[in-house]
Amino acid sequence: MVGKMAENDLWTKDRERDFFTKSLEIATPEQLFYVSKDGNYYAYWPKKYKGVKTTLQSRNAFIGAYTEKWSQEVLNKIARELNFYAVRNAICEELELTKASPADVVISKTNSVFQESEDIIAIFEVKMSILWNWELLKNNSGYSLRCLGDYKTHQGTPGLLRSDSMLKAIGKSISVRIASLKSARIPIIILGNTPVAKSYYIKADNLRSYGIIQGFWSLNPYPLDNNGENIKSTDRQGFIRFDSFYEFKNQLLTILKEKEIFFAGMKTKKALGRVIEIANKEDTYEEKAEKMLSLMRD
DNA sequence: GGGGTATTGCTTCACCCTTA
DNA sequence: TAAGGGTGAAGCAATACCCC
Repeated sequence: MVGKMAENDLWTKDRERDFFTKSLEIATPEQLFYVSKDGNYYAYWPKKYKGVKTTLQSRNAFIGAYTEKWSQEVLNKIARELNFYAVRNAICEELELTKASPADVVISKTNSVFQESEDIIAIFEVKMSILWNWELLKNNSGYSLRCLGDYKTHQGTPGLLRSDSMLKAIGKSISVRIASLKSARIPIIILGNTPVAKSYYIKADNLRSYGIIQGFWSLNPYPLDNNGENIKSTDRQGFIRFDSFYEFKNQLLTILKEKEIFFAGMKTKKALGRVIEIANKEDTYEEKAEKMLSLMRD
C-alpha cells in the first residue's frame, strides 16, 4: 500500500486523505466538497476557477473534530510518558475555559474534562485545516481522491495563514492570562499545520517574549509541494515548524521543564517601586517573585 | 494615476447548547 | 420546542501599499 501513515508521522497529505475517507463514511460528498459548474468535486476552488462559487459551511465541524482528536492523540503519547493525560475540550471555570469555549486540549495530571487549574500542565489551542486541494472522483467501487496541489494552487487561506485565526488564538490566550493569576505558570501553545504569515513573525516573537503565548507550532514538516520554501522558525522561536515527532516532543518537554511564569501590569513607577521594595523583603527569590506577582494584581 | 497584491474587517452558515 | 446566541472555517470585498 502506497502512502501508509507511520505511527509517528506529523501532519501529511495522507492525514488529509484519511480525513476525507473517514468523513465520507458519515457525510455526503456535497457536505465536504465544492461542486463546480462542470460537476467536479473540489476541496477548494482552484486558483484559476472562474465560475459561480459558493461558501462551504458543512465541512467545518468535521475538520475541527478531526484535527482536535488527532492533536489530542499526538500529545497523549508524550503526556503518558510523564504520567499525565492529554484531555480534549477541557473545562476550567477558574481560567474562563467554559463549556461554551473550552480548551481544545490540555495536558493534565487528571484525565477528566473538568479541570482544576492546579492540575493543568499546558494548554493547547488547535487551529488546523485542510491545506491541499483535493478532487473527489467517483468510480464503480466508490470514491477515490486526487491531490490537485498545495495551498498556493487554490483560493483558500488555510489555518494560521489567516489573520483572523491568529487574532482569535491571541484573544483566547489573553482571556486565559487575565482570568486568574493561576494561569501564570501554564504554557499556552497554538498548534497549527501551516506557517504563519510574514506580518505575524514579529507578533509571534513578541507574544513569546511577553509570556502570553509560548509558541505557534506547526506540526506539518512539508506544507508545500516540490520543496516549496517555507519558514522553519521566527528569529526568537515564536513560530516553529516541526520536522519530526521527536523534534516536537523535545521542544514540548523543554517548555514543560522551564517553569516560567507570566507577569504583566500597568503601574506608575512609584507604585512599581513600592511593589519591588515590599517583595524584596521576602527570603528566597521564589518568594520574592510570588510576592511581587500578588502585589501586581492589587 | 494605473494596476497588482497583501491585509483585514465583515459576512455566511451548520452545528450545538442554553433558555424561555 | 423554538428562539437566540456562541463557535469555527472560510469566502467576500474595501482599503492599504507598492511599483512603475
